[in-house]
Amino acid sequence: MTRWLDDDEQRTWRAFMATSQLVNEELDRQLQRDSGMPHTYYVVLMKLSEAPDRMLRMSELAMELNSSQSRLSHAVARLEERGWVQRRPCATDRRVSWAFLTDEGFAVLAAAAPGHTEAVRQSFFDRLTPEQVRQLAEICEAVLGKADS
Amino acid sequence: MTRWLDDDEQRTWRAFMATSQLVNEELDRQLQRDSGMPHTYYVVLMKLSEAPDRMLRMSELAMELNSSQSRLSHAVARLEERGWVQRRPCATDRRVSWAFLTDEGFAVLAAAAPGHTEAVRQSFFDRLTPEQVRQLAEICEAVLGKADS
DNA sequence: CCATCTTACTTGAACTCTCAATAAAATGAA
DNA sequence: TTCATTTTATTGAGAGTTCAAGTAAGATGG
Repeated sequence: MTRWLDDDEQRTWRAFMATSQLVNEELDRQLQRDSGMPHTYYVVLMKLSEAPDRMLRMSELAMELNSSQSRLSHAVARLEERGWVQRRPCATDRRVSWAFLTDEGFAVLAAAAPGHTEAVRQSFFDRLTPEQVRQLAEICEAVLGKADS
Repeated sequence: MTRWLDDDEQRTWRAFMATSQLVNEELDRQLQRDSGMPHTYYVVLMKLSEAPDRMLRMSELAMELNSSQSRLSHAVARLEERGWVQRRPCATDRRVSWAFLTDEGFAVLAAAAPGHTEAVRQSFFDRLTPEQVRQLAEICEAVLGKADS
């Protein structure tokens, strides 16, 4: 006894999927073109830059990024090859790796940020009213299960 | 002179990115697990099932899916291997390929649809009020550039 | 103290997507 | 006609993601 989507839901669902795809693709293209990295890597660098001492355990980082450990592991391996991130062993628990944002990684992030932010504005915020921005936060947080509103 | 995101925008942006990722991953996992296909393939079958005679030119299909021709070409190649879609030459323009949804493909789609719909409800609509559903449609359509509201 | 369970992370293979290159047919201009 | 351009679609290589399996080290408990 499937409860199919009604017309409003259909409309919303298709629009949401299309938007999600469009925005992700635009950002990926912009970052790849202008900074030579996919959006996922940008977010990794971003999270690390905000962390104390610019470092985080792999598992914490994965958690904060809503990423699988596997994906993160592969990603950090490639970021390490580029010298943007460094893995450092943990003194107290030898299973743990710390991911550390290098100066070079920080510089790359700093160089990428303005263009990325501009892209986010152009493809997203410039098309919304402040009221819609507020509504969207509540909507997304509801979907994410933040017991908020 | 970068216009950085303010706090409201930050909050919305992170929530939107997280939601987009979460929902996509949940749907991909559900479809992969229960029907052995990624979400992208499901959408291909869906579009074809809605088309007259269950067939569409590759380029039309790509357009409607907001997909690159390359991506679609690869996808249809694999759907064809499974016997779910068939490519048929066009009589009047020999550059054109029609993608045709086979009976088997239709059956697979029909079998996948209830579980998929249930997943969409659980991970999305069940967490939103009707008012939010309406708001979200407007927001997404604004981002997509549908000169609507 | 040692066997077992759990945690943290990595690895490899299979798969999908992107981008650039290619091919082939239609279009259009000289 | 003929040759350049545009349209339609495919292909292959490189890159990223996923899933399942594997490694190593800390925690548990008899």
